[in-house]
Amino acid sequence: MNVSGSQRATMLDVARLAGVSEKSVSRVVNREPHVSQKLRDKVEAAIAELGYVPDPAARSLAGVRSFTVGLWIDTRGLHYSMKLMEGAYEACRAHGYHLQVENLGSKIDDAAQVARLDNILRTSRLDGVIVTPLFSDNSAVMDFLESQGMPYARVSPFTHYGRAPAVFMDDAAAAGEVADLFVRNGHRFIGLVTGSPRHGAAVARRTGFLERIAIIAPDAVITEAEGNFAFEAGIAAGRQLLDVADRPTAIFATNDDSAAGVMTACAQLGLTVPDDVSICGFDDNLMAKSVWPYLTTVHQPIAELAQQAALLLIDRHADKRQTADVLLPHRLVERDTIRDLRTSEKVCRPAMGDDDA
Amino acid sequence: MNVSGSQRATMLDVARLAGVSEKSVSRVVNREPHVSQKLRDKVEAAIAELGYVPDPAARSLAGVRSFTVGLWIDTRGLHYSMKLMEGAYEACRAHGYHLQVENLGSKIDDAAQVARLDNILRTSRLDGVIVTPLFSDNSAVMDFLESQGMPYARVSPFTHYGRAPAVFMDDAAAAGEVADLFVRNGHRFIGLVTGSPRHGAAVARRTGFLERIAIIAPDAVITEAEGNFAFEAGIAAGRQLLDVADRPTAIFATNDDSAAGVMTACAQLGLTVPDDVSICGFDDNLMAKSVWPYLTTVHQPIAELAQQAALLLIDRHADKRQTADVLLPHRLVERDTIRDLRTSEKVCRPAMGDDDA
DNA sequence: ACGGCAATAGTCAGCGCTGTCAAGACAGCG
DNA sequence: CGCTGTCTTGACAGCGCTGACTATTGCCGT
Repeated sequence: MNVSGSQRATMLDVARLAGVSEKSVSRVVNREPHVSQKLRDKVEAAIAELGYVPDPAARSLAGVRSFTVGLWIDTRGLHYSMKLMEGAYEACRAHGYHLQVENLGSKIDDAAQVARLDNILRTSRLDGVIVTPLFSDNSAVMDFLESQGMPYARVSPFTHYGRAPAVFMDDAAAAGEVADLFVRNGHRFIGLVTGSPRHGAAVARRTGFLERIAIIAPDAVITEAEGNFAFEAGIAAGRQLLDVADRPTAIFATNDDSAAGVMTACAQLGLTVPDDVSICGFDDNLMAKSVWPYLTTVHQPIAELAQQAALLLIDRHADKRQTADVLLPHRLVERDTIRDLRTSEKVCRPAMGDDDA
Repeated sequence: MNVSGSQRATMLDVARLAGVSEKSVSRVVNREPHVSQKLRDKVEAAIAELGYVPDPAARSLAGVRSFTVGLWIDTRGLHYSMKLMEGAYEACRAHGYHLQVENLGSKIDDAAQVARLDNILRTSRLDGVIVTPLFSDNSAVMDFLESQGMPYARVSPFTHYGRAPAVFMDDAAAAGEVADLFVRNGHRFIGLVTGSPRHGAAVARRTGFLERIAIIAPDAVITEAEGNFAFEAGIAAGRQLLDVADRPTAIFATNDDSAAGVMTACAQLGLTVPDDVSICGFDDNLMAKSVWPYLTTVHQPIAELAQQAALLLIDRHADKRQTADVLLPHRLVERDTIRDLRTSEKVCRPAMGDDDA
């Protein structure tokens, strides 16, 4: 492998060194069928000797593929976006693809959004696009992509199933497990901090929780407060739920940020977590371990979702097998914010340093 | 502007419609000199009519430029990385450039790192690279980039000044302002939570703080504890600092995560912020408003740093004027975690809901 | 032994643009 | 009026690769 310097080797250099045609090199590089082992060996040796790497620009100009997939995100969801990027990046890197991230951030009307996307597609060659919340359910975006014949994969969609390959987790089932956890620990007076009803995940989590509770503990009393997934709103929701005479013994905040808000509300009201109030979040993001005690929450496999979505797009070309939806497993991460009412003990491992404060 | 469909227009289409040569279109598109106004008008009209957008792949194949800049980050610093991305992305978008983000994440030895970078450079055409902490001070990385003749800009370097254009803020001066704030509010028993001494910013903040204190309040008593910039370490450092008889009245944690940790330590020890202990962070990241009371901290203009760095790289081609280092302003954001010892009041706006708990 | 067919290898045009070179237009000057 | 120098425009090759096509080989059955 030559160490940079001079000029980078081209396919022609490899072909000459191996004593074959350029096209044969191309075939080996692209793993096309109908290539003899002997020729493949010769070419691969030459490639190794020259340290040859195909030029992406030439590849995308001459061919149909661009070896680039787009990732369309809203960077306002900091942790979420970063995890998506990590996952998509990893899948691309492993397959020699490039990732082109576009921040669709600001909420503008659909027409403007589509004009923006049109511009993105015009200025870049993409093999596919990973569409993430809250665009996963935006039919203007999907219509546009389809009108352009651009392959795309959806991360965590909640509507229009089957419209394009999707990768998701089962929010409702996960929320159901939280219900199980609460009931198992003897909680019957329960608070629920919801997200915006326009947010698919928020709705699924609420519904999944409520339905499960209705089955396993029909006698449970549930009070709801809207939290819109923000820390500050979580504080308000927490106070609303807790600053009453018959306050709940456990609160399910449907994302970690609002759960942290609820914990802050507890602190403000002089309530101890989990002794006075048990709390469960959802997402397992940075916040979950930036509060004390550490938050019991549902781990959402965000990076894996994006990774699978990228793979869906990459595989379209690699082997044209029909790609189906992918359901990824979640995991209830029991940390230190749930108390077992029946034994009067906290559940799971002891909270860090909770016995010497 | 034609609405997609059909084939995307090429430079030849524009040339024919305008009745000029392809090269003339190229000249107009690239704002080359020696083009008559008349010709320019004709071409621009044709471009608008066809909705022509140059093909980036063809452009980089035929020419020297790729209209792509790389951003090398370590995504473990979630908030920081995302802000860098936002800034770099914005600068690129505004100038018709693309951003190619590479996650250099895991800490491996320099040789392996360079091999990795070599691979990145081989597989992508880049006009320049934005190098960010902790790579900004890595001379193996700089040596490599220089050996490849790849232009690069450094974000927040702390050593090797002048080696390549740099964009940074004055960490030491900002830390000095925190010292001013503490002293102005009557604090003389002060705790300092440092970061790793291998982290340039950590060192600059510590030094800047200490030097300023020495000038304005030589009688002040300062206790230090290492916090390595993590929440958990902040808790430990906080306890170490506060769980003593003569505890400090104010603590400067040199980043927000460790400041949040210190706040948690206060809660664990039954101390109230800011009544018992005043706290100041550094960064103004997500944590600063995910704790209660909201954290007084120094706002670091991360997105702007990356934006300027991108601009440095882009301008190199636009107009070849010599590019110099850029110093961006910081801002002390006074929120609710500092108490004024002289008047026995908290400084700044009242903490949210602090009078009805 | 021969046609037929798959597997294998090569030829060549051209993707859409830019760099180089050269030609034409035009002004200034002796 | 011819000559030089500058501005403006165009012709053309080719960046590095792939897609479509053609040529060659080896193997089969009959």
